[in-house]
Amino acid sequence: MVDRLERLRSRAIESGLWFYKELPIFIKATPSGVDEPETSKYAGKNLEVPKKSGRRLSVIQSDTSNQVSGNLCNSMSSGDFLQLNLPGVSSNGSVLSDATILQPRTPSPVIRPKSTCPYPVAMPPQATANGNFVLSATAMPMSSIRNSPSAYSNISRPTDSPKSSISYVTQNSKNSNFQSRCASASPQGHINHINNQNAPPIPPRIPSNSSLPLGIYGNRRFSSTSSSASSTAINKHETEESNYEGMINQNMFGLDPVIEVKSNVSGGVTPNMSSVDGESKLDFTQEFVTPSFMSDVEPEEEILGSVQFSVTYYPKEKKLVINLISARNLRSADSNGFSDPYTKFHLIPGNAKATKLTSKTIKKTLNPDWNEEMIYYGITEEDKDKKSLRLTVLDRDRIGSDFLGETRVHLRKLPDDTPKQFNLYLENAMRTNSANDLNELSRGKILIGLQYNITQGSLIVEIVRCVELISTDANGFSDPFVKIALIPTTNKAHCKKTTIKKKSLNPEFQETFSFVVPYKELPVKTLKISVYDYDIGNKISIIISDYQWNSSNKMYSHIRDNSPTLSGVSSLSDSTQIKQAKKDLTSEEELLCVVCNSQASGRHYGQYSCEGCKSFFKRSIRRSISYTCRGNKDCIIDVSSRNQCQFCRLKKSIRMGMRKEGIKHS
Amino acid sequence: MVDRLERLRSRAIESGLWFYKELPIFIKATPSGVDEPETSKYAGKNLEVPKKSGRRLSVIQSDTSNQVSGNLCNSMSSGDFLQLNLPGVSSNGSVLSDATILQPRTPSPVIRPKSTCPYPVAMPPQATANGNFVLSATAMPMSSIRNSPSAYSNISRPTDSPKSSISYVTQNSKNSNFQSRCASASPQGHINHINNQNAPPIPPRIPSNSSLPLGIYGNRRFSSTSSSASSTAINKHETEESNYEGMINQNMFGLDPVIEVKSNVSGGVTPNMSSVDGESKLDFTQEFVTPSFMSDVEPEEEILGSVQFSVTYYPKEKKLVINLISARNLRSADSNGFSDPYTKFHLIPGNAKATKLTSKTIKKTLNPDWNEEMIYYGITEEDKDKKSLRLTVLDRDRIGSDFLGETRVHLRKLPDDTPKQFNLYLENAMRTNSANDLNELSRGKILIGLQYNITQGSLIVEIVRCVELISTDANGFSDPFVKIALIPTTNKAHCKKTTIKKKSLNPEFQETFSFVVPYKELPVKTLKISVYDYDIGNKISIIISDYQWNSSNKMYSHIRDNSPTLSGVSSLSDSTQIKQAKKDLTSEEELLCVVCNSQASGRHYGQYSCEGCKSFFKRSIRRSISYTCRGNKDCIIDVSSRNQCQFCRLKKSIRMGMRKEGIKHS
DNA sequence: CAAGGTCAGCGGTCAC
DNA sequence: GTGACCGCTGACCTT
Ligand SMILES: [Zn+2]
Ligand SMILES: [Zn+2]
Ligand SMILES: [Zn+2]
Ligand SMILES: [Zn+2]
Repeated sequence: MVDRLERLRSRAIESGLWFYKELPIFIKATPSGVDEPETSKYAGKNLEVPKKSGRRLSVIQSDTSNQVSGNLCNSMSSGDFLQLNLPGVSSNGSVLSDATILQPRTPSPVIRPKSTCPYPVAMPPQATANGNFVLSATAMPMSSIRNSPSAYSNISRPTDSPKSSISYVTQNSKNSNFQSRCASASPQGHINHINNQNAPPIPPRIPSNSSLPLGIYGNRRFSSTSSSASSTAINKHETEESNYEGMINQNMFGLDPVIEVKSNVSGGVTPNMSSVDGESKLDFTQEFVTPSFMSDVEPEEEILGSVQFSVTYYPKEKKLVINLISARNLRSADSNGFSDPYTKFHLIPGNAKATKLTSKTIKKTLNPDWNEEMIYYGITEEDKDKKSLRLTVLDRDRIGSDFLGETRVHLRKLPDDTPKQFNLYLENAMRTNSANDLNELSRGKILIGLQYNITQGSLIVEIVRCVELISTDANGFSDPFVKIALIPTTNKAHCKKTTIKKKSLNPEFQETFSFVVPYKELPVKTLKISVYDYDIGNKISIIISDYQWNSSNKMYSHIRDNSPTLSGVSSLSDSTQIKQAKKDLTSEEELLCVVCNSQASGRHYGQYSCEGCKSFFKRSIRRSISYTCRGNKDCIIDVSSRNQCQFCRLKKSIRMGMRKEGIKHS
Repeated sequence: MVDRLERLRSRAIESGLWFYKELPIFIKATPSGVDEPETSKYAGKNLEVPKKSGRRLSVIQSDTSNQVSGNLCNSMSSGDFLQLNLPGVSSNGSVLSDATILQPRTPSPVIRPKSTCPYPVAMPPQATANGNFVLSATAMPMSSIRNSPSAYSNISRPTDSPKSSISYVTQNSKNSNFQSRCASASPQGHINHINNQNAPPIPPRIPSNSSLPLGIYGNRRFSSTSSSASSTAINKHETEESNYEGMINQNMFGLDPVIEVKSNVSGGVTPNMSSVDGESKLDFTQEFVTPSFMSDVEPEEEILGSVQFSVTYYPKEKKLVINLISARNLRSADSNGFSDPYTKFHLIPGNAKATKLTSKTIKKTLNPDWNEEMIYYGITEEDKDKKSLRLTVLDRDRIGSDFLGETRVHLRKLPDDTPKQFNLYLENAMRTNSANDLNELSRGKILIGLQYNITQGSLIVEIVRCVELISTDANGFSDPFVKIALIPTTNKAHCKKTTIKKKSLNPEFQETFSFVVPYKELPVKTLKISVYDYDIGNKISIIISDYQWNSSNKMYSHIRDNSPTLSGVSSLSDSTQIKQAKKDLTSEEELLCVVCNSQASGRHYGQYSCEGCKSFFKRSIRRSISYTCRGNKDCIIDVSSRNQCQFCRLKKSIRMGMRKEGIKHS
């Protein structure tokens, strides 16, 4: 049994789930019967895996210090954005107001709402009468201070972003103005959001066990019950496993992707293909059940239907042939009661975008027949061993695509040269409404810690490690280091770098940096964390775009294209890029455009600004153009959204101090 | 004997000689004895190959209609520029003034000067008082009009060009101002060159049998005797073989490259290595002779010396080891009476440049000892069967290199794993003074026909076929088509394309195009013939650079880099290179959409494309539409069919390298 | 350095 | 849905 668990565990890790090295991993089966443990603790190797059918296995992980990291990785699909609940970081009896959270990207469950939540949940800082902030009732013991909370954050490629992140925030917070509120907050108004009508006001002081409104964290599953649970769980070490639980996708690992499926889902079709995989029957029999948490929190949860397909792996030709046959009982996404379904395949983990295969779209049906063959070439045995095939059924829409369901298949389960039939229920997996999968662009993850010491007036940034960095070298490695800058940079001490970790895609830095910055300046500061490839061999490339933490009240993954992803083979392109990268690196003082936060080219019309904002300002003033805002005149202006609203861009330019008088010729 | 001839013939074709399919091939032995046929006609299979020693075999080919194609391919080495004598094309009783010839690239003989030349030689048009042109005395019969003269022309890579072609023209015409004259000719001054001091003036009207000065064709071997012969030969059909003769290089084919060499050349050394190849002794014994035509027309012909080396082929290691030992009695190239010799090796046919190996340079000697080992790796049995090793001895010069001599060895003659010694006389092979071998860059050959119909005012261009195209696909094939443009292009009808021949490196087009263009505009027009790879699979590259026929009086292969040869994988580096390539192109305004081959409006999303394909790509990506193909997913996408299949259009767009990342806003 | 200008290449529009 | 057309953007350059 231990062997089996070890296998499950390593398979989970291989599958792309990220676990804290330090934390134990638990296996949980749901729903639990009365006569069997609901959760098995892997760490203690005392797991008794329930063999009963109709169950779903999960992998959960918790730490032993009541810190936030416990459930960071639950429910994650490989390549998906990490859903993390990073509370405000407290220190010295004060709370850091703005170290809030990276919004969970999807509404999929992280914590079962009815279970107790062992983790302290962040609370916005509370201003006292004298303007200082005091620790909330969920204050951590001093012992936890050194153990600074860390947040793994997925790092996404550039060029993809703000719009996506806007929609995702909107979706999760159920608050369409969330993002714009943040942006419109005045530099000093970092508490503004608290009084926003959509975010319940935070009481000035929160008692230990009080119910905490968490809407501002954007995930309504952080209900009051879970937050109250957090206080009960506090200081529990090596707690009962049932307190740390989560779900992973059915097919993520551990279970054979093909199992005998019994139709006990109302409205579901009975798939008429039976598994050809004997092994799965041996160990587990499983039924597709409506998870309890879904019915609890998602009353609108509905049947997603099933999909039928076969997969054949030809090791000699390094070919993976997919025969997409049909789907049945799909959800209707269109108003006419039908969907226009199509299917996308990806190989994960890895560059999912590069491995996308898309089927035809069958119009107006809930039972599409594709009968389409799709082939991946160059799939090595190693790929087969490590990768999974993700199948996503989507509804073709005028605007984008609607998610209809997904499922996954481990390639290692495939026999060689023999087609394997699948008939799987679709699952309600991680999705955003955006047609672009942000996760497809992941360039790696970074684990950081943040702390503000208000008595010292310094921001503590801990760079713990990166994982799954993409490689920019031909040899498959990078020489990464991390640059941390508190921008706009007022002095050189606000830009720091870690050491260079040679030839590693998972560098362990464990370096802590301190930025002396007055508390009152925090709202106008942004912490920019970038990962670079030093790469003595050939070139310097920025392998991860900037991850910006804007202290004015949000932490978000900001997307900028600093990363040209070159194969570095030759000549001209390299030197230009080196120039580009050098610019970023040598100018220690991060001069950013006051309007859009991109690299400033110098001072223009009185303010540091980029070429674009310079030209835009010039044109606008010269031609005395009047713009109109289609929104609320509070559009976010950053490097990727600056062209979306001229009105707000010009407004921000003027507000930031660009001078019309600087323009000479009319 | 017929078998042997068949073998010779196929070997000649394999060796890279190009023959007209339609024409018979003759084998000729020189010098001829009195009691034996000088030339054997292969077509009639009545050949009697002379077995006498001291002879040199040639392959010649003639047509049966007194057209020019007869000796187009004689004397050609594989990969060398075709030496062709394409006379002006006459039609309807008029002569096309400018459809002259591709200059022979080398001074090596095409036609023995003392033999009769059966081919009509082009004459510049003669303006009559009313400004019209009349047919010269060498007018062809109407019957030959339809049989439009064709010219095989070697197609060279870009980047190599005008300079090379200048020097070659200069060399052949012995007229250093030739090229510049052409270039400086005013748009209307297409006859200007006639009055140039270096080009003998053309009489206003040429009587039937008059001696015709041919200096303007750049080959002094077109002496008056041969031109007068041309008129005598006219209307001869199925003429005596002796009228169609030429030479090919001694080692090119047919003869074993290593033969017993007797020193009967004055001043030559006596090589003291004897052949180990018994086969050659069996069939032919051969002496190195000074060809009679050389002493006739090249009184300065001199001894080139000999070279000693050994070659070993190791089939298991796919290795070809050359031991370059020495050379003796080299020509002195420097003013001090010595040379600074070095040796280059190439494997031909094929990308000669890629297979270049260069020895050390030994200074100030005519008898260098190299004793140098040079190794080719990755030489397959197939290579061995088809390729030859070319050895070129050169003199290192400050400016470039002087040709000292060359010789060739058939790899198929090599025993396995056993060194074979060679001691060969150097030959005065095809060379230009240019250090750059144009033939090293050959990307294939094209056979075209040109005709100007002065009554219709239209230029007839016939694209017959291409041969030996390089492949740009990984699978070793291209999908070639030919674009013919009369530039500067004044209307769309002046840019035409052939159909696409799928998966062929030797496409037969047999397509005729007519360009309506006033006669008086010809001098300012250039006919640009380019071969493209359509390549559904991956990308379009221009696999052959432009072959330009400037009507102002010359036909030359112009070299331009239209072929970025990018793997289109990624991003920035590509764009820089494209930019680079584009620089070369902009002057020609011949930018085609990579997707549909229509006129591109510029670069969009990374590739040159038309507005339609640009918009289509944008729409498709933005809305992440997936299309379906009703066909085989290999629909041809061109300007007229691009709207037939969205699937294939989008697929091609992506494969051509249009970048999704180029689309900024969702 | 900081003004200016340029134009390839982007987004958007709207007859068709 | 298509694509010719036009205005805006901003990297790059000169002044
Ligand atoms: Zn800006
Ligand atoms: Zn706005
Ligand atoms: Zn196009
Ligand atoms: Zn198609």
